[in-house]
Amino acid sequence: MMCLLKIRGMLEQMSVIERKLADFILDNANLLRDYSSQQLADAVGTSQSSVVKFCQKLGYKGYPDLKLAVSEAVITASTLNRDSPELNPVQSDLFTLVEQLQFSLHSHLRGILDVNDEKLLLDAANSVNQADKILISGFGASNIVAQDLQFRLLQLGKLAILHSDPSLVVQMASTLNSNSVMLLISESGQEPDLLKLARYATHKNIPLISLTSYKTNALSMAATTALYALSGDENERINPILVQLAQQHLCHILYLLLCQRHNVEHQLKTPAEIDDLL
Amino acid sequence: MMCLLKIRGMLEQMSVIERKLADFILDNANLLRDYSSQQLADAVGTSQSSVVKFCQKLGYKGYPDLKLAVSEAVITASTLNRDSPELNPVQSDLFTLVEQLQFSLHSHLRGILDVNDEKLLLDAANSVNQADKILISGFGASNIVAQDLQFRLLQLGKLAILHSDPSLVVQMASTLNSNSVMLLISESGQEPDLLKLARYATHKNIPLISLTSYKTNALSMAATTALYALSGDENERINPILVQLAQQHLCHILYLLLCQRHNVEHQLKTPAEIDDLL
DNA sequence: CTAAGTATTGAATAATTTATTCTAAATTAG
DNA sequence: CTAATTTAGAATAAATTATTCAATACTTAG
Repeated sequence: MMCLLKIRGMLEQMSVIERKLADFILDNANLLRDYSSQQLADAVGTSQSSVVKFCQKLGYKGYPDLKLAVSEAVITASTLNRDSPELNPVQSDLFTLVEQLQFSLHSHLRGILDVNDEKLLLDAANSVNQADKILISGFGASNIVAQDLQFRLLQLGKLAILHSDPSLVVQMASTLNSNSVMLLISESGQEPDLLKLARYATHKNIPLISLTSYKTNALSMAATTALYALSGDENERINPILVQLAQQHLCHILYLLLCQRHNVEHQLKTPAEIDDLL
Repeated sequence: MMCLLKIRGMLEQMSVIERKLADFILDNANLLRDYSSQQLADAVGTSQSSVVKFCQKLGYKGYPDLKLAVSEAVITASTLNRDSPELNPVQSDLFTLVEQLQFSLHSHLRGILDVNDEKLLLDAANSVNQADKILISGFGASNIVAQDLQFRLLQLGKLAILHSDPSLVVQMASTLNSNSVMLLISESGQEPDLLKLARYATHKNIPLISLTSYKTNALSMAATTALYALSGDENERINPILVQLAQQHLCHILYLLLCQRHNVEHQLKTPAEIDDLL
């Protein structure tokens, strides 16, 4: 990492040729990757052996050693710069797009433990773990999340039920009791059908976990355990994606918590494992 | 940059010797700096030429090229780790869990543009953009991804069709023609039902986009445009989640690309906007 | 100012490292 | 079981890197 600084520091006590080499390397550190000692010599107008001797004088074993050190310096510098993704005009549109998406995602997910108290998450995991069955519901993008969660719970041997038809979900809900859990997912927390379910849960004393965006809303108010998925990206395209992914992320955390405490015999029923049994 | 992930992702399709090499490199990435191809061969118990061929197979020019890439990965990782909050022993298990999940996710998604050529992504976006209808299919976890994509395409006014029943999907496929697009999602790329669809697509000259894990497989071979979602986290719980999220991420990128080029009148039919119209 | 000593340079060459070729073995497909 | 393809390694070619050495320049002491 100190490589370039080291070279710069020794500039003064160098001979003419050495200095030319040093200048070239400092100016083209990022290109050195693709230069052989001979090519570097040619570029600077000197001999290959002088290049090697230059390297050794700087304390490196030889040319490849210097080259590696320079590359590392370049990488370190660019990695450090990259954390706040500034728009590189050379880079393509696509690159920028992906960069922006990933950056937003990263910063959104980071906050998830700030918004959801550790205790709440553990409570939620406990409820689900002890439940005889879990009714999951969500519409629109939240339905995707719901299915994701169902898929994972089923793999753990937990009976997770779900339907995209609101009236059937109500029918399903009637099979629940206070040993079950209802888990309702909604961005707004205002979905009428989900609120109906929530009222039913309250009435029947069924534990209710809500997963909504971060604001007080009818659904989270009714919940035994209220989880929140952050939203708020300024880009109107990206925001819905982020909300959904934040919801999924919470579900995945829940799933991983369940993995930790679930008895071994049911673990990891991957399709492949199930196939083996059949 | 994603060199190590790339290697890990290809572990499964490697021969014994290749695998030994890969394992050694993954275990000793930080030591590779000081190994020549011959030394590496000795350490692993193979021939120098096999080392070189291994490098070339992975897409590198030769051994020095791989070595440099690995060094870069090591540097990048250690630089990133220095930034990301290191594991505080006081912090709870939950915190560690979330941290690990987020870190893996972050590093996985970063590599997506390394594995998928820009041109391929644009090709895929173009095909979908011009298609009169898009048949999407995927089973298991990939079905979640498929539904996610369907949801977003429908919001753009693109007719995306999908069904979880394989035999119905085949019926649906019969409504496609060469102006349509088929988009098949599978981790393994071996799902028999999807391969059947792929053959049908080839036969009927329907453009086929595949989305599989990074390795050559029957499905990607048959595809007009093959996209890849990296896999390879060492944790058996986390890996399936990462694979799925990588697939979703690719779909989201595709969606955002489509947003850019789609005509305005159809844009962003959110449930709320649709409600307003009714 | 000169001559001896020292440092610098590059051509030639040695040594090492990397890449390719080709054959034999192994695996796979038919 | 045979043919075809793939894989591995020995031999070798090619390339890159390091050293030697002779020539030149530069320094300094006389």
